[in-house]
This record gives sequence, C-alpha cells and structure tokens, in this order.
Amino acid sequence: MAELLDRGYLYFCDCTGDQVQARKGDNKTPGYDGFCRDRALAQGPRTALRFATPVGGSTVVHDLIRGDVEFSHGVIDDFVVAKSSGAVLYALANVVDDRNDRISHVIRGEEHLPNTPKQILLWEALNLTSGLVTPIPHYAHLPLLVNEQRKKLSKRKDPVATEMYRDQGYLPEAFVNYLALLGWSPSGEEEKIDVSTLIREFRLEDVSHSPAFFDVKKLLHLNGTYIRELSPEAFIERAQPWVSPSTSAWSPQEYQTPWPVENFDPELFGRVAPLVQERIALMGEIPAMVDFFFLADAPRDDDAFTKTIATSEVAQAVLRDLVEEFAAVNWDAETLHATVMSVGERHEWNLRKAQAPLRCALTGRLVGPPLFESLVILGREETIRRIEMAL
RNA sequence: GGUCCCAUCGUCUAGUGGCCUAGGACUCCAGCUUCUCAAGCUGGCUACGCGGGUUCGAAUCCCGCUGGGACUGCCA
Repeated sequence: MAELLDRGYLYFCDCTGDQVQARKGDNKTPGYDGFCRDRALAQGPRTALRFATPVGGSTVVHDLIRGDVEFSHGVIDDFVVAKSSGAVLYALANVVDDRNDRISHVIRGEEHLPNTPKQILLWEALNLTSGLVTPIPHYAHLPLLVNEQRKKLSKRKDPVATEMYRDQGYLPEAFVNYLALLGWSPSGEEEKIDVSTLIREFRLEDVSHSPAFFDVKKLLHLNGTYIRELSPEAFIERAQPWVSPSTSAWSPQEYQTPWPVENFDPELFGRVAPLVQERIALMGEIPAMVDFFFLADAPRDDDAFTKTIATSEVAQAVLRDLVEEFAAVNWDAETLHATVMSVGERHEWNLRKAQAPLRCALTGRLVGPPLFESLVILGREETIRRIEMAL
C-alpha cells in the first residue's frame, strides 16, 4: 500500500461527506470530485485513502457472460480504498485476497459489474507496484434473481435462506437443479438434470443476460418429481429427519414430530412410506400424512368430523355396519375395499362417499394415503376401536 | 440525474437470417383415470414491447424509443 501511495496511485483525503456534497452542487459527475488529489496530504487522524483514477481513457471489463463492457474513467470517481480508521475497504481487500489466492474466475451477481472496472484498475496498479504480477481474473456477472416485483432478491425481505428450503423438505439435488435452470438451460428438452451432467454441460458463456424470477411453484414441482424417483429405500432413509429426528444426524430447525417419539415404529413406517412417497412434493409433508399411525388415537379435525360424521345419519350407519363386517372379514386391502363398497351400496352410497367417514374416523382427515392399505397396516383391532370412538 | 445491464407465453426458457403459422417446462383451464389427495395421460389458453432500417427473407443484425433493473457509501 505504501508503494501504491508513493507511486501516486493513492492519496490521502480529509474531506467530509458534507464538504464533498457541498462542492458538488448541481455537478453531474457522480461521486467524489478529486479535491484532495493534488494536495499531497500526509496521513492524519481523519484521512481516508483514495484511489487516483486515471484521467482519460477507459477500462474494459471482458465479461464471460456479457462480453466487453466499457467504462469511461470520467465516470469512475476517486473511490475510497481505506477508511481513516485504517480499515481496508471491500474493493481493495477483495482484489488483494483474489491475488493471494490466485483466483482465476470471479463469478458474482450482476450488481457487481459497475465496480469491476475499479477492481481491475486496482489490480493493474498492484501488478505495477507490488513486484508481483498476477493475471487479472476472468469475470462473469450472473443475472440477478428477482422477486415478483422484479427487484433484486433481498436477504431482509425475501425468503432466500437455503436452510429454510431444506427444512421444508426440498431435496438438495432438486434445489440445485432448479437453480441451474434459472438463467441457463440444458441442451435437450429434459429439464431434470443431475449434478454430474450439469457440471459437464454447464457453460458460463451460455448463461442468459436477463434477470430471473425465483418461482417456488416450479421448484416445488421439480422437488416432487425428485421425491417420486427416489428408490423406496432411499425415500425412507431421507425421510428420517422428519419421522425420527432423534435418530438422524440432522433435522429441521425446532422441529418436533406430531407424535411422541417413542411411538415411532420404523418397520411400520417402512410399510407406509411408498404410500406417501408418490403424493407429496415436500419431505415436510410426510408427518401430517402418517401421523395417525403413530398417535395413540386418531387425530381429530373438528371441521372434517362434523361434516362427514357428526351431521350425517347415513355416515354413522355406514360406520356401524363396518364395525360388524370388519370383525369377521379377511384383513387385506382387496377385501376391505369390497366390504366398504358393499356396505356403502347398502345405504345407497358409492365408494367415494362411503370411504369418507371411515377415513375421517381413522385418520382424522379427509385426505391422506390410500385408505385400505392403511387399514391393513393399522390392524383390525385398532381400526375397529377408532371407528367406535368416532361413533 | 449519471453510468451500466437487460427485453420471446403469467413464470423459467429454446431459438444465433429461411427448419418459427415460434418449441419445451411450471402455472392455469378442460377431460380421462380414480377410495380421498396426489401422480399419470390427453387437450387447451397465452409470447417475439414499439418504430425505423439492413436483407429476396428478421424473434434473430443495426439505430431510435419505451419499459424494467443494477450501481452511484470512509457497506459488501
């Protein structure tokens, strides 16, 4: 830095923000006016270090994505490189770090494009004065990710924490896949692409130039297809954080299963897993789909209960008949299916209507995994007990 | 205000002068299937911002306009 100073690339400045502002008036050139550039100030208690931007000419950023972008030196002000406190600022620190690490590619958001010429200028100055010449890195400025208002995604206002997506049950591979689709697309018509193919096919040069909207809907869909493509074993394995957080290495923040942990039965879950795997788009949906298996009693959704059981004479009659039939019938999905259907017919209800009160009595909900398979897993005794409880 | 970037369906995009009466995916709508919910299948709606050029021919090249965005700190 001393060398940079000696050679005139840097100079001390004691102007305050107000002074700079006052001098500027209606002047249209932005930023600092270079007031102290030739004052040869010595370092003082309130002197910041500024970079003396070359007077004429321009600096061209060779951007891998956007091509050459030219910045006239006339519009680059003498920016501060170190605070009066001595703290080195981003522009310089960044360049120094990148030189130390021999960075070959600087890949960042488009918002950094305007300050890239400053960094190049700094880099060149350092090459000339430090005795260490390192090649200027390749720059690539990625398009911004924007929200529905088409504004740059903000840490404060927008849901950008990847942990949050992970906690909700987005699979990392689906998330990476989706992100890759923002601003880039695979060669074929298939958008689902695994990481190794992505690595092989991705070219910075092919990245689009325009901002992209982060569409959770599409992410969700993609996540669903990834979940469905998991092998049953893999699905069970990856469901662990949501069904058995106490035994998994990781689980969502402040997450608790809807059932007492000691009630969880891995063997039983293994049997239900395939039933839920194809009907969810988020791993986080699993607990609500299987909770009735691990709760002592069926959960009760009052609205659903009132609607399908409490206010329906027929529903109650169906349930009563079911208790009788279930006591003697073969306990397999096919038989149960037929039984519910015939009991329904007895009351002039089709299967669609007849299954509703039964589902509600057992699961507490109107939607869930396939009913008859669930009954088989739940068992005859528990099934009958829950129906009786509902009556 | 200044500098820079950007501009194809609602969204993400394919498209690099003729293969485009513009393709795919998500969303939405309709239908099929169906024990609920999904999934799946079939079909449908919807786009090259505007105006000038260049060219036999333009979504594709050039200019202007309009629109959007980023940056404009002794923040990063």
